[in-house]
Amino acid sequence: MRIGELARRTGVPPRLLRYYEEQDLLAPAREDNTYRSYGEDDVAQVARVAGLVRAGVPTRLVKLLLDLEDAPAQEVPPSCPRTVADELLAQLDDLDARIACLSRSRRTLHDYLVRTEHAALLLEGPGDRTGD
DNA sequence: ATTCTTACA
DNA sequence: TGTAAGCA
Repeated sequence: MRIGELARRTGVPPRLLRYYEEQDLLAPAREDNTYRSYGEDDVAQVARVAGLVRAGVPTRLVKLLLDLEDAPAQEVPPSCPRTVADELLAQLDDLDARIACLSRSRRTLHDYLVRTEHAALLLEGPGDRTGD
């Protein structure tokens, strides 16, 4: 599919889709006419990227995350410079802080809803399961 | 009509 | 990110 269809199916505008590509978050093939050609896999890929970005994860980290997840067969040499490790450690702490903050908010809302007459709604699946 | 690249705000 | 120009 071309960029227009992917944009329609993911809700991510073409402009941003090209930006993701620029950040090496996407690597669509090209048609003879130079138009970008995306595969079905990219729909999920974009959903993941958009989900992470929406969650406030820096695109820099998003790329690392995607690389790691897309290459599980890399059980060879997990190695990196100390400086990189330090930065990753900082990002780990940052994620923990976000999770704690979001978890608290999630629980507040959840507990509130349970007390209302709409508690039954919580038993059903929450809205969109697009990927995040 | 759609997409592409480059570039400015 | 949005928008615009000039192509294919």
